Amino acid sequence: MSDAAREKRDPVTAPEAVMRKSPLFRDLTDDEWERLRAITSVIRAARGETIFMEGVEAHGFYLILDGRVKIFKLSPEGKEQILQIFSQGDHFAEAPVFSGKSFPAWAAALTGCTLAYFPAKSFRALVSESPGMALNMLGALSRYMHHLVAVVEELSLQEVPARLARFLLEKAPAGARRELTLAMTKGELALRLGTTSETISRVLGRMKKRGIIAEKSRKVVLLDEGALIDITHGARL
Amino acid sequence: MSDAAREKRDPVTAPEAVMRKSPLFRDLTDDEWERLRAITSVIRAARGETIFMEGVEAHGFYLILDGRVKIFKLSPEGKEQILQIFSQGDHFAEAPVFSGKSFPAWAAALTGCTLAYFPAKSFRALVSESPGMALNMLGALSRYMHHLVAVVEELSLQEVPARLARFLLEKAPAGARRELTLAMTKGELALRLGTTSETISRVLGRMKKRGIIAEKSRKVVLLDEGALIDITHGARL
DNA sequence: CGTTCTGTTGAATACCTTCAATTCGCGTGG
DNA sequence: CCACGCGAATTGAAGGTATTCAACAGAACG
Repeated sequence: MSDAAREKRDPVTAPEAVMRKSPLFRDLTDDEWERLRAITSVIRAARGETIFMEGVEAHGFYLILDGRVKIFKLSPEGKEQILQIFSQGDHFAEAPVFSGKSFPAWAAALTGCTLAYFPAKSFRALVSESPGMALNMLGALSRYMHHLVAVVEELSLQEVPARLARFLLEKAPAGARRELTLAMTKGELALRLGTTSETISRVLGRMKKRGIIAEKSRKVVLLDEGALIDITHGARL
Repeated sequence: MSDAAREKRDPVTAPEAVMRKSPLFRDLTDDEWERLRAITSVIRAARGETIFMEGVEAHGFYLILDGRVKIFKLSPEGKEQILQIFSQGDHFAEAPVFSGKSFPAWAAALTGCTLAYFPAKSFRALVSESPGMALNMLGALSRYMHHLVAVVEELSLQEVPARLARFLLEKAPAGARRELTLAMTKGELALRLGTTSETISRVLGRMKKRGIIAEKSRKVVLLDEGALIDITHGARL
């Protein structure tokens, strides 16, 4: 879409540069690298475009060269739960490539995206002959599993204020004055945290009223980190 | 515990037999098999015993030779969310071995257990020289990720009746008369589904009243499969 | 300067949890 | 063989948290 093409018009980093930086493709021999390049294709996705649907056979996986992608589940009623939001350098949909199953969730472009695409069959062949890549891949999948375990924990064990507090603490870079800029709309944040935008509004409102945070148009300053940690641990808000 | 030792006193299948059957160790060469055996140790865990705690450094992973194990998260208030229940032939805690992180959850024995244990370092060395095992491992991790995605979906997108209906449909073997025996207490089932035993009781009660299921001491018969599927899709109960 | 998307706020409601009181099931020991 | 005791399961009542629906305010963008 032209709308997408207009996003962030800085020269897109060369595919190679982004791929080289990925933990997945670190330590490749020249030979392995050549073979990887041979099976790589670069594709574009417009803002809002569906990259793949749940349930369809997995044909390959993706690495983001530019833009942001959301992975999500849909309920029969159309409610959405975002599993994860990926950005430059991240890869997604590796799991179905190796499990042989179909995609377990949806993927859609949050912004215009440039993606490197690796066909499943060729990539499996590559990995089966490259122990280094296999280990890298195992590491990547394992880390993603940690993330999913954390999502389950949040959804089932914590209430919305605790989930939000945890999110803020995780995203705010350490430093004297901890602050962060939300890289998403509050609606998206709500979907990631398994709640609604109204509830996010209300909880943020309560936090502001208590002087725990300050917030102005997606910029959040953590004023009382201790209180946030308490909320994380289940303290009433 | 002597109590555990008394469980199921049929002669424990030889470790080798169980390990051979695992998708993880299929297609190993004789050499690979020998090296695997060399790093394997067999350990016992009593019923209720903690196998590992969340947060401690992962030293290795496990394959169940006999018994059942639960993997779970704990909230600060002590509430428990079961991520998965494993039994004979299943393996667990592979992820931290490859991510280099610590255990992201707890593991405890539901029954007396016999476990094969593989030290992380030796196992990584083995995998790095065995492309077949690397691919098997990737497949196993990928399938586990599918499971976790399903758990997230259930917790965030579905209400308790839908989760329960889905569980029943999944566990009841296909056939003319679909029925199943719960391999766990209703309390455990509740923890797996992210709810309480009281709620499970009430929902099962409503299902019985509507003639959708029959139930008697852990034995459940699915009388109206269509209705169950509807509930899965969000139909009111 | 209007349109559209995003965010805020209020009121009613639904669903689940918690607490408490029983009841049931079953193995154990008298 | 029966009674006891303990964990598991059931049921009721009260309460809390989040959702939903709806109306509106604000910001971003062309």
